[in-house]
Amino acid sequence: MGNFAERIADSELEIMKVLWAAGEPLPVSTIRTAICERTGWESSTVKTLLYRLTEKGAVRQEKRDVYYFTPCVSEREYNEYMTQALIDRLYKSSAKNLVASLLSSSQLSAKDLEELQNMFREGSHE
Amino acid sequence: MGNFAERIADSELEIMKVLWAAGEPLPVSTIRTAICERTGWESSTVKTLLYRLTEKGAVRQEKRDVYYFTPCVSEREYNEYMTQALIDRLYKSSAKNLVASLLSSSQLSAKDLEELQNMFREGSHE
DNA sequence: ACTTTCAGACTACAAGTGTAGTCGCAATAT
DNA sequence: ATATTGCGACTACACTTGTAGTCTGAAAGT
Repeated sequence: MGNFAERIADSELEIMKVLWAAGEPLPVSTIRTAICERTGWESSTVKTLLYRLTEKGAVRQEKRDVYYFTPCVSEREYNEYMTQALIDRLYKSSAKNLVASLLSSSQLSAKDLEELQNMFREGSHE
Repeated sequence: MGNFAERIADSELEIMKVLWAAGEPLPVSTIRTAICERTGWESSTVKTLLYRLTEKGAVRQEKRDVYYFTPCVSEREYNEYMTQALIDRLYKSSAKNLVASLLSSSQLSAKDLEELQNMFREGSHE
């Protein structure tokens, strides 16, 4: 839950996503291959982003034959943090306001709501 | 729904909030007074932010004795836009995923959900 | 009339971001 | 052995953002 979460830039997030998806430490080469499909970035770009993320404490590196990188924040933590930040910024810190807005703009349907309610019930009495 | 919405910076947003709250065109002086309570910014800062917002097309100015500023995006449009952006970025474009995450992290309670459902029913068959 | 104040146009400047490039060295390919 | 490739450390550079400051001219106070 470091405050580094708030400072992960958009392009850096692409790197985090690769690391999160992998679930294990990765070397630059693998990250680059994975990311290049989507972004076409040069390896120097990937290296810069990894360097910055390391500086921010969002990933850590581990020396083997070559550096391997691991996230210091989980995807879940990060998502929750960013979501809360949005809720604070735009919805007066009320998650309920957010959801109300999703409903009224039809980004969320009544059916979604019901399914969520079921999910929640199942999840909570296990 | 211009793409300028995505580029409103945090400090610029403070200005937008004042304009949205006012609901009518405001001159710099008024904006400054309103904003200074919260932020303590110099009037030059306020002017810079207004200038940048104007350049981005997020507000428009109208010459009277002095310039009056009006938002070009409504708060609602902006909020929806930003929320969608977050959903795209972090929740695979699924609002339902977002809400599921709010539930599982207890930022949203079962009671909130029910209230929302009631609100929604009332709202939709009027 | 002279002073203070404010608007508007412009400038400032450090930190953060997006997106690379260079260089030296080691491993690897041929 | 020599050529290519990849890593790691460092540099580059324009754009955005946060937060002001300056200067000129008009309005307003006294």
